[in-house]
Amino acid sequence: MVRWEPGARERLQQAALVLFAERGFEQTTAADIARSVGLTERTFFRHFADKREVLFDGQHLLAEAFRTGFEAAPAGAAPLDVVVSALRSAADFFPDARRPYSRARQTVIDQNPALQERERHKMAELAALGHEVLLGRGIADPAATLAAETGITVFSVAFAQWIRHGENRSFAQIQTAVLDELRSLTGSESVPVHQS
Amino acid sequence: MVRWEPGARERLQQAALVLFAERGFEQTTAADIARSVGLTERTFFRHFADKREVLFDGQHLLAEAFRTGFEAAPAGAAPLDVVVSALRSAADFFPDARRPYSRARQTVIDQNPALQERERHKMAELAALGHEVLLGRGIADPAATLAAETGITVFSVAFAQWIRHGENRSFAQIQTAVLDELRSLTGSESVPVHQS
DNA sequence: GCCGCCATGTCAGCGACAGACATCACTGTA
DNA sequence: TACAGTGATGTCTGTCGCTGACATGGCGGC
Repeated sequence: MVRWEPGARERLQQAALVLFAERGFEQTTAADIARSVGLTERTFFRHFADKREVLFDGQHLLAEAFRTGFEAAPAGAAPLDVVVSALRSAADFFPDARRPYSRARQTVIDQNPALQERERHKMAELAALGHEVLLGRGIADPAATLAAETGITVFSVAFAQWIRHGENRSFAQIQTAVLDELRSLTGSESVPVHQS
Repeated sequence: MVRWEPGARERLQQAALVLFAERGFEQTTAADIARSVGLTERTFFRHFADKREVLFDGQHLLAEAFRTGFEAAPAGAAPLDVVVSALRSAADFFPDARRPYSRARQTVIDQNPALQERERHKMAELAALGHEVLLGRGIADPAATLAAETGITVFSVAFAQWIRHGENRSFAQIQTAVLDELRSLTGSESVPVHQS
């Protein structure tokens, strides 16, 4: 007879998603979540720095996927190509089987501003990672930040589309389409707005 | 003899910035801020939805500047040109005289993750505004989101540079330079990364 | 000159978190 | 086999963010 059931962290994460979906984020206390899996509030906060974080653990795995993709880009590649390489690697992180879970999780996030805030922050961390990598590859700073931020924009737009009901394309396919759209958006010559 | 000194909101904002700068955000309680200007904690929270918000009030003014700029763009303008028009309007919001204040405020924000989170969220709100406007102009959705998000990226990068010590160019000048950088980043033909 | 408004104060309470200390199955070691 | 150490957990206590309910009292309108 073990003293504690194993996988406390994972049980808390699952329970949190279920309870948030049922009653909403604010109507669910950390103590509720902990009790529902036979733990105490204190233990919850030992596993997660704050209540929101229970939905964002595992983000570091995505960051690793990005990093792998960055390293896969050949030395001397153009900024945007380095980013594209990272995006390609990130796409592997979202196989079709993951779609229902991602969708459920996103539904919860979309219903709460505090969770959206945290999500934006996590995306910003990924951008910071990209920024750092690009600087390390000798790309100067305005370009490095722009490329990194643009990369997460593409990622986010693609993710939102991937989640959408009725969408059948793979994450990678969607991301490629979004990227093409971006290129045509900034690449096309356009009539400048008159400046006074 | 008036019952209350006028401008409670503004006094709270000033005091908050000073105290955050002196002791740090977390080491300053809402009650501290309120007491320092002769008010109570309860009054603080009547003026600001949460403790962080005391630094982000006035953001709606920036949003108005953006909206004005959006409306200034001619009908039928390309997505990115609409965004550029908004950026031009936003630049007016940051005259050189504002630089010291913006710098002080940003220093505080940069030292606290919770404040960075809120700042990202505010930027996202501006992007959402742009998105909405572009949709209203008949621009379809992947492009609308990309253009709006790209716009706030340019804005953010320009702002960070404008704040930097030793930087003398105006906000508008920096923004233009960043925008040029962006165009050359996505516009240039580059060797695609091999995909397996 | 009375009346209602509105910004504020007061009070009580919940929930998010954190520090300090206790517990006790498990593990390695003598 | 005994025994000390480890680490995940529980318990207790406290601070702070934030909110609802109600009271107060200048001030402007009528």
